[in-house]
Amino acid sequence: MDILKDLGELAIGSRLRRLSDQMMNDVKAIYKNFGIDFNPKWFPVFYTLVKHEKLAIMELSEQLNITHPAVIKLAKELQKEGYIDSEKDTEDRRKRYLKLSEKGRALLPELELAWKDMAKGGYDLLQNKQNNLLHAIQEVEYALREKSFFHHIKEARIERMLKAIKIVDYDPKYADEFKKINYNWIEKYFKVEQADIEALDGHQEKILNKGGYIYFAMYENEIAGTCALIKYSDERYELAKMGVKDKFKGIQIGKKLGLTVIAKVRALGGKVLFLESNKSLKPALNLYTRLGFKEIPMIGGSVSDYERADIKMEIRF
Amino acid sequence: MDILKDLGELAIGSRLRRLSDQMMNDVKAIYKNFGIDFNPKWFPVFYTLVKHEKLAIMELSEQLNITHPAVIKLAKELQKEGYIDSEKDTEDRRKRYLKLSEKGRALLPELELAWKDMAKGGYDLLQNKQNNLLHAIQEVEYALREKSFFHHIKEARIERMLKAIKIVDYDPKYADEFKKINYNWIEKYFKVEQADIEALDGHQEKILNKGGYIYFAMYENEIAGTCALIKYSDERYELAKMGVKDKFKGIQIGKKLGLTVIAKVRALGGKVLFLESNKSLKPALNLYTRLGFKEIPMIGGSVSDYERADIKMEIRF
DNA sequence: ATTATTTACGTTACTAGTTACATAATAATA
DNA sequence: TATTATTATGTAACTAGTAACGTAAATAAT
Repeated sequence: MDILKDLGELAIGSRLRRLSDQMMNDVKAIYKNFGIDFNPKWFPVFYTLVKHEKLAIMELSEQLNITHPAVIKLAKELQKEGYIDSEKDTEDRRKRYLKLSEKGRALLPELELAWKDMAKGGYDLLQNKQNNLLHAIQEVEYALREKSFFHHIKEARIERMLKAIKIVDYDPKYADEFKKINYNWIEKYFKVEQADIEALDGHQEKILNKGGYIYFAMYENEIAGTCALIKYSDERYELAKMGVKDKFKGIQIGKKLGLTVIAKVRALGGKVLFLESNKSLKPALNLYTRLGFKEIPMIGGSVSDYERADIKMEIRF
Repeated sequence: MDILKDLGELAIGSRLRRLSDQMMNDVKAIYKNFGIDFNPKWFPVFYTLVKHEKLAIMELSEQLNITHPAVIKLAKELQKEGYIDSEKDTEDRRKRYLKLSEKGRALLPELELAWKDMAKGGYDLLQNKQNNLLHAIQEVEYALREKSFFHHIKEARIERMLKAIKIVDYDPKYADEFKKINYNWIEKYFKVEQADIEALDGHQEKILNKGGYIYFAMYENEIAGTCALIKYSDERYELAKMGVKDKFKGIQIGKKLGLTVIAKVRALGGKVLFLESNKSLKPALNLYTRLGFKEIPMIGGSVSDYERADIKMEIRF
C-alpha cells in the first residue's frame, strides 16, 4: 500500500525525494561493496574538480547549483580525507581555490571504473521505459524555468476562482457592501471627499435614478468586488467606484467587472466611456489599459469633482 | 551552466533531490500565499487521516513509507498546532491512535481547495511533455522493486569485469599463484592434507606431466583465479583445485574456468569428468550444478584421497 | 579620497528526514 | 507457567542540506 502513489501531482515532491534517497543509498552501498572509501555526496564537487583543475568555492556553488555553505562543508570533508588541497588566490585575497590532491588523483582510476558501472547500471535501469525519467526531469526543469510551480498553482487558483465569479445586478441588500468596499480603498490610499459621500451614500439618487448601474462580483455567496456605471447622457458614461476586496485581489475580478460595464455601454449605444483615476494606482491603470482605455488630457473641458483625480482615460465606441 | 545535467545517470539522485526541494519550497510558499497555516510536510499524515478516520503510528508509517520516528515528529507538530488528537487503544495499551481534531476538520475545506489548485497546477506543469515525470517515476519505482539500483550496478560491474577476464594456459611464472590461491581457500575452510601438498607443490609432476592442464583467469595483468584438469586415462578426467581470489568473487570467474575445462575434455575425447567437493561449499556446488555436473554416490569404487571430500559429481560425455 | 556596494567566504542555527537503540506490552512457545 | 520473540512506541544522535547573518576584501560611485 502506497498512498503517495495515488496522490499523483499532490505528492510529487515527496516521491521525488523518496526515490532520490533510495538511489543515493544504493550508491553509498555500492562504493562500500566495491571497497572504495568514497561518499556519494562528494561526487559533484570531486567530479567538477576532476574536470576543471582548480575552482573557487563560489564557482563550485554556481556550477553545481548548491549553496556555498554546502560546498564549504563538502570541501572540509574532502580535505580531511586528503582528497583535495586548497590554495589562496594570489591576486584576490578573499578567494580560495580547491583542487585534487595527489591522493585524490590516485583514487581517480578506481572511481572512474565505479562511475562507469554506475552509469551503465543507471542506463539499464532507466532505459526501455515508456517515459524516460532523465528526459522527464529535463523537461520539467526546463518548464520550471519558464514558469515556476508556484506560478502554475497560482494560475490554477485564479482560473478556478474566476470561473466561480458571477457578476450580478444591483440589489438594495448589497448597498452596504458597495459603500464599504469603496470607502475602504479610498481611506487606504487617499481621503474621502464630498463627491465620494454623495456618490456612495447617495448612490440611489446619484447613480441608479439617473439611469446608471451598479454591479457586484459574487464568489459563492460572498461579494468580492463592485463597480458603478454612471450615465451623463445617452452618449456619455463614466466607469467609477470600482473596488475589489483584498482577499480577492489578483484574480482579475476588476477585469470581469470592467468588461461587464463596457458591454453594457455598448448595448446602450453609448459613444464614450471615461474614467478618472490617480497615477499612483498602477495595477488599476494597467487594468484600464488592458480593457482598451486610452489616456486623454485632463485640462480643458470639465474639471474633475475629485481632488485625487490626476489622470483621465476613455474608450470611444 | 549546470554540471548535474550533463552527468546523466550518474547524478540522477542529486537531480531528483534538487527538483524535489524546489517543488516542496514552492508548495510551502503557496500555503503562505493562500493564507493557510499549514506546513507541506504535514500533508501525507494529515491527508491519510482525512481518508482513514483514525490510525496508529505504525499504520501511518507503513502507509506512507516513512519511518515511525518521522511519523511521531509530524504528529507532535500537528498536535501542537491542534490539528490532530490522539487517543489510546482500549485493548492494546501500547497503541496510540491519531485522528483529526475539530480544528483540523475545520481547516479541511480550505485545504481541499488549495490541494485542488496544486493538483491542477501540477497537472499543467507535468502534462504535454514527451516524457511524463509521474509515469516515469512510477515505472522506475516498479523496476526498482524487481531489481534494485544496487543490483543493476553490480551486474554492470560483473559484465564489465567478466568481459575483461581472459583464460590463459599454464606458464611457470604463474606457478606460485596456483599454489597460493589454493592453499588460501583450503586453509580458510579446511586443513591442508598430504594430497594437497602433492598436487600443489608437485603440480608439474602430478598434473602437467601426466597429460593434465592448469588454467588461469587473468583480469588485466592480474591472476584472478585458477583451476586444474587432471588426467587419469583417455576417458577419465578430474576437475580440481579451482580457486578464485576474494576480490574477484561473485563475477562468475569459476563458471568461465569450468566451461574451459569442460570444453577441453570434450576436445580430448574424454568420457567422464568428475570432481570431489564438500557439502558446506554451497556456492561451489551451485556452480557445478549449473555447469551440468550430477551428484554420484561416494561409496563403492575408489575412495577419495581427501578427508574433506564428502560429495562427488560428474559429467558424462 | 572617501563612502557605498558587491563579492567571497565563513559560521551558526535550522529542517526533514534517517538509523540505532530503549522500553513496555502483547503473542508465541517450550 | 515461565521464557522468548515480536510489536508499538519513544528518544537520541546523526545526515545532508538550507537560510540568515557576519566579516573582510575588492570594486564602483560620489
